[in-house]
Amino acid sequence: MNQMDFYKRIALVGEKIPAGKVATYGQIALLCGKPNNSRQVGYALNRGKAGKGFPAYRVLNSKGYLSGAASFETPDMQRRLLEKEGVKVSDDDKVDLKKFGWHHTLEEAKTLYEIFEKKGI
DNA sequence: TAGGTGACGCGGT
DNA sequence: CACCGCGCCACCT
Repeated sequence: MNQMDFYKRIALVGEKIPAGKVATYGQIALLCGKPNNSRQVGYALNRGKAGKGFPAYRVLNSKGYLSGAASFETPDMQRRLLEKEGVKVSDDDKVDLKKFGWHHTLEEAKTLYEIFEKKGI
Protein backbone atom coordinates (compact mmCIF):
# COMPACT_ATOMS: atom_id res chain seq x y z
CA MET A 1 0.00 0.00 0.00
CA ASN A 2 1.12 3.59 -0.49
CA GLN A 3 1.74 6.07 2.29
CA MET A 4 -1.59 7.84 1.83
CA ASP A 5 -3.45 4.57 2.28
CA PHE A 6 -1.44 3.88 5.40
CA TYR A 7 -2.63 7.19 6.86
CA LYS A 8 -6.22 6.32 5.93
CA ARG A 9 -5.85 3.02 7.76
CA ILE A 10 -4.56 4.79 10.84
CA ALA A 11 -7.65 6.97 10.83
CA LEU A 12 -9.91 3.91 10.67
CA VAL A 13 -8.05 2.18 13.49
CA GLY A 14 -8.47 5.31 15.58
CA GLU A 15 -12.23 4.97 15.37
CA LYS A 16 -11.95 1.57 17.03
CA ILE A 17 -9.99 2.62 20.10
CA PRO A 18 -12.56 2.52 22.95
CA ALA A 19 -13.07 5.60 25.11
CA GLY A 20 -11.35 5.06 28.44
CA LYS A 21 -8.69 2.88 26.82
CA VAL A 22 -5.34 3.60 25.20
CA ALA A 23 -3.46 2.10 22.25
CA THR A 24 0.26 2.11 21.41
CA TYR A 25 1.98 3.34 18.27
CA GLY A 26 3.21 -0.16 17.58
CA GLN A 27 -0.24 -1.65 18.06
CA ILE A 28 -1.72 0.77 15.54
CA ALA A 29 1.07 0.10 13.06
CA LEU A 30 0.40 -3.62 13.43
CA LEU A 31 -3.35 -3.25 12.93
CA CYS A 32 -2.62 -1.18 9.82
CA GLY A 33 -0.61 -4.04 8.40
CA LYS A 34 2.82 -2.44 8.83
CA PRO A 35 4.26 -3.76 12.10
CA ASN A 36 7.58 -2.00 11.56
CA ASN A 37 6.12 1.45 11.01
CA SER A 38 5.40 2.57 14.55
CA ARG A 39 7.58 5.66 13.97
CA GLN A 40 5.39 6.63 11.03
CA VAL A 41 2.31 6.43 13.23
CA GLY A 42 3.87 9.01 15.51
CA TYR A 43 4.78 11.12 12.48
CA ALA A 44 1.22 10.88 11.14
CA LEU A 45 -0.35 12.03 14.39
CA ASN A 46 2.15 14.82 14.82
CA ARG A 47 1.28 16.12 11.36
CA GLY A 48 -2.45 15.53 11.59
CA LYS A 49 -2.32 12.99 8.77
CA ALA A 50 -4.97 10.80 10.42
CA GLY A 51 -7.60 13.52 10.40
CA LYS A 52 -9.01 16.09 12.76
CA GLY A 53 -11.21 13.69 14.69
CA PHE A 54 -8.51 11.16 15.48
CA PRO A 55 -8.20 10.55 19.26
CA ALA A 56 -4.44 11.11 19.32
CA TYR A 57 -4.48 11.53 23.08
CA ARG A 58 -5.31 7.82 23.40
CA VAL A 59 -2.04 6.82 21.78
CA LEU A 60 0.98 6.14 24.01
CA ASN A 61 4.34 4.44 23.59
CA SER A 62 4.91 0.78 24.47
CA LYS A 63 5.92 1.64 28.03
CA GLY A 64 2.70 3.52 28.68
CA TYR A 65 4.24 7.00 28.66
CA LEU A 66 2.52 10.03 27.12
CA SER A 67 5.43 10.53 24.73
CA GLY A 68 3.54 12.97 22.52
CA ALA A 69 2.17 15.24 25.24
CA ALA A 70 4.34 18.16 24.12
CA SER A 71 2.65 18.25 20.72
CA PHE A 72 -0.83 19.08 22.01
CA GLU A 73 -2.17 22.61 22.49
CA THR A 74 -0.88 22.63 26.03
CA PRO A 75 1.55 20.25 27.74
CA ASP A 76 -1.19 18.95 30.06
CA MET A 77 -3.90 18.58 27.41
CA GLN A 78 -3.34 14.86 26.77
CA ARG A 79 -3.35 14.10 30.49
CA ARG A 80 -6.56 16.06 31.03
CA LEU A 81 -8.37 14.39 28.13
CA LEU A 82 -7.39 10.93 29.36
CA GLU A 83 -8.33 11.60 32.96
CA LYS A 84 -11.65 13.03 31.80
CA GLU A 85 -12.59 9.61 30.46
CA GLY A 86 -11.33 7.68 33.46
CA VAL A 87 -7.77 6.80 32.48
CA LYS A 88 -5.40 7.20 35.39
CA VAL A 89 -2.13 8.97 34.60
CA SER A 90 0.73 8.87 37.11
CA ASP A 91 2.69 11.95 38.14
CA ASP A 92 5.45 11.02 35.73
CA ASP A 93 3.05 10.81 32.77
CA LYS A 94 2.59 7.07 32.70
CA VAL A 95 -0.50 4.87 32.23
CA ASP A 96 -0.84 1.26 33.36
CA LEU A 97 -1.31 -0.58 30.07
CA LYS A 98 -2.44 -3.70 31.87
CA LYS A 99 -5.45 -1.79 33.15
CA PHE A 100 -6.15 0.79 30.47
CA GLY A 101 -4.52 -0.72 27.41
CA TRP A 102 -6.84 -1.64 24.54
CA HIS A 103 -6.31 -5.38 24.26
CA HIS A 104 -7.88 -5.77 20.84
CA THR A 105 -9.17 -9.16 19.83
CA LEU A 106 -8.32 -11.12 16.70
CA GLU A 107 -11.91 -10.52 15.66
CA GLU A 108 -11.44 -6.76 15.81
CA ALA A 109 -8.29 -7.04 13.74
CA LYS A 110 -10.14 -9.08 11.14
CA THR A 111 -12.98 -6.59 11.03
CA LEU A 112 -10.54 -3.78 10.37
CA TYR A 113 -8.85 -5.76 7.62
CA GLU A 114 -12.22 -6.29 5.95
CA ILE A 115 -12.91 -2.58 6.11
CA PHE A 116 -9.57 -1.87 4.45
CA GLU A 117 -10.33 -4.36 1.73
CA LYS A 118 -13.77 -2.96 1.14
CA LYS A 119 -12.38 0.54 0.85
CA GLY A 120 -9.58 -0.67 -1.34
CA ILE A 121 -6.82 0.70 0.83
C1' DT B 1 22.37 11.58 -3.45
C1' DA B 2 23.89 11.30 1.40
C1' DG B 3 23.06 11.92 5.83
C1' DG B 4 20.28 13.39 9.95
C1' DT B 5 15.85 13.10 12.60
C1' DG B 6 12.30 11.13 15.57
C1' DA B 7 4.69 11.21 19.30
C1' DC B 8 8.86 3.92 18.16
C1' DG B 9 10.11 -0.84 19.92
C1' DC B 10 12.86 -4.73 21.38
C1' DG B 11 16.51 -7.10 23.57
C1' DG B 12 20.53 -7.03 26.39
C1' DT B 13 23.05 -5.41 30.52
C1' DC C 1 13.82 0.41 36.68
C1' DA C 2 17.46 2.76 33.88
C1' DC C 3 20.39 2.97 30.13
C1' DC C 4 22.16 1.57 25.65
C1' DG C 5 22.57 -0.23 20.99
C1' DC C 6 20.31 -1.42 17.01
C1' DG C 7 16.73 -1.99 13.55
C1' DC C 8 13.19 0.37 11.49
C1' DC C 9 11.33 3.93 7.74
C1' DA C 10 9.12 8.27 5.85
C1' DC C 11 10.72 12.96 5.78
C1' DC C 12 13.58 16.74 5.45
C1' DT C 13 17.56 19.19 4.71
